[in-house]
Amino acid sequence: MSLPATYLDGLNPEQRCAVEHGVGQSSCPPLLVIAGAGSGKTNTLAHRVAHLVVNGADPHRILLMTFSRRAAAEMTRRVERIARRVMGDGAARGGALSWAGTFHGIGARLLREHAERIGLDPAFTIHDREDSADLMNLVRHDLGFSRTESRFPTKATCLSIYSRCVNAGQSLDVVLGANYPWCAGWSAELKQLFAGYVEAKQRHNVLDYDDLLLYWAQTMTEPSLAAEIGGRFDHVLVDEYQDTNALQAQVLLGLKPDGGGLTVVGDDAQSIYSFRAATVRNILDFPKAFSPPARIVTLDRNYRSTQAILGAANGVIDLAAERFTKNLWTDRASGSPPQLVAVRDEADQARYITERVLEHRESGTILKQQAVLFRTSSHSAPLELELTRRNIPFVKFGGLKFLDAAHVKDMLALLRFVQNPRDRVAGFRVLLLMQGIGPASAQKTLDAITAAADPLKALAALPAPPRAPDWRDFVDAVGELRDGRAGGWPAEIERARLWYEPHLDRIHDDAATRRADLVQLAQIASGYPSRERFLTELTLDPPDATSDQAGVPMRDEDYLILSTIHSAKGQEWKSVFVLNVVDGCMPSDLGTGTSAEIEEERRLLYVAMTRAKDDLHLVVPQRFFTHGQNVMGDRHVYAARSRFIPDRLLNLFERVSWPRVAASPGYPTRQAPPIDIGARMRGMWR
DNA sequence: ACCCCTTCTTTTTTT
DNA sequence: AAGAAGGGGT
Repeated sequence: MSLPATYLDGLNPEQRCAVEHGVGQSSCPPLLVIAGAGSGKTNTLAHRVAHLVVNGADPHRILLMTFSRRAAAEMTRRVERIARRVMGDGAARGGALSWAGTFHGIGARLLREHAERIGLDPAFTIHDREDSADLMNLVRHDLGFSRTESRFPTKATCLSIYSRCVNAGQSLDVVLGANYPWCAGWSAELKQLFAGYVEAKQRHNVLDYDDLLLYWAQTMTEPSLAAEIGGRFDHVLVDEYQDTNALQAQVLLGLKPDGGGLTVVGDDAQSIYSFRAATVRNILDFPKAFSPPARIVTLDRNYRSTQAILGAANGVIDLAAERFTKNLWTDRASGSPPQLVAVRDEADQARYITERVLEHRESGTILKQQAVLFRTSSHSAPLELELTRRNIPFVKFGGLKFLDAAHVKDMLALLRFVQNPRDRVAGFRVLLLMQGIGPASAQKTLDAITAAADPLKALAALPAPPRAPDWRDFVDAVGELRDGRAGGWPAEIERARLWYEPHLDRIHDDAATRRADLVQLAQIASGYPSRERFLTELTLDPPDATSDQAGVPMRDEDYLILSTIHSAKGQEWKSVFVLNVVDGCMPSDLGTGTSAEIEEERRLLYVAMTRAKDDLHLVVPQRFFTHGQNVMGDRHVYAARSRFIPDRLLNLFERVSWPRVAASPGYPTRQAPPIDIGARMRGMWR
């Protein structure tokens, strides 16, 4: 070893293996790290990167791909801290990682750099899921599929099918058969639709999420480009590899065909993104993709949870149909067993949690160290009500995004239209904001300008549409934004607001509250160096916490965490509450078709449970509301405890009912009757 | 062009 | 409960 590496002393032998693998050797063979929940994975990966840098690797030639932008930022911070501690400030200054981000983010950056060489206009804009669905809808309409006799799949369904084909690298018919059997009859039309969709994207100079991977993967099939791009990096490290899909694996192998310098980290027991075509095969097949096969290091010591919590989580995952990794172990004290709490309904569930959360805060656990996790974003609604009523601040991760609000999208559409006038979805949206302009004149306007070499110049020359009094204002605003008279970035966002606000006032009754969001948008905008970077990065990495309360809590304020289980990946809290541990929610009713889907739901519960350090509550409401139509029209449903916690696991939990009812013989129990006939009778006439 | 109404369908998780 | 599509009136 070239340097005395005391900073590695805190690692256990397996972690140290993972950190030191190949470092200091002339070539670095591929490495797979199987890292169980709470096994110090992030710390190990950060130390590995730092160790590479300390031993002479150029940090600008290290590519680090994580699942979310937040994870990338956290990793970068940690690497820098370790490097600074070892090498001192001076050495660490040039030591910042410059290539850390998500697959999609890195893809966007590389594609923009190489745009001309792969026949792409570098001014391309990126469609988020909703924009993509809108474009899909446009094409669907053009092809006449919105007026078929039996109903054609919705835009969202069409997009999901398309996306799965692309990400899984499977043919349409295979995907339809396996994942969308009810759409199988539309195979020929869908093929036509997707062809039209791809052409439309190219005409409009836009890429969707999938294109960022697809174009990248395609670029890597051209040997000279593959060598050039792969040659930019000495080391490529991928986190959460169990949640990558076939297309991402293809990109990775394109970068480093012989595996040299490749490290992937993941845990097959935490694979929860197969709905996005992620496949656990990636991680399982990784070692034998190379010869000699990749080295495997397994981290199975858990540093996070008490023995009792870990035991229960192991119990749950032990029942999985197939397991690849060993059970986790810990030498933390046993602690009290996780609680399995029976409550009457969702309102009691909310009250129970509120009460416990406050109790914990009284005894010294700040709110930020407590989290409530749920399967579906809407499950937290009753809890949000209760928290608001009792004045407990919270921040919610997952679900509705700031960017989904209509007025925010309007503003972004204007900026995107200026950036890329051929972006039809953006242009359409902006034009429709004006009085007197409907789909017909919007269509005509866009047709007229996209043919021109300089579309925005052509726009100014266009005669105003017949009944559009605000046309001149629009042309002026676009002109000023385009040629910099609006003051460049970020000043121009003020100019955009100036144009938009009168329309906002006219369209929305609650314009005042919406205007506050625009102020916040301007705030966010000021953090980016250019319009292009702002639009790109906001699309790839939307601010993910929303709080529909008055204002997002200040960063230094204390607040409770509410999160979907998916968004909770990689995080930990002192106490964790899991909502609706009930059949129908976990597993979700919707995803219980195939056994693979059920297995994924099981892993989801496992992920939720392993987030807890000291204290875990699984709450089981005995009845809950089902939204929408149920066959009989019943408004609520009597729920059974999740099938993932069968009777034989009950000894791993402490069972409680809440509120505690004094045992009073002779009185009817407060338990709900097994069947509510009255409700059904009423339901018959609704 | 645009608003308002009815009817029918779909319904999760996210880069 | 929300979204998509169509109809009818201004």
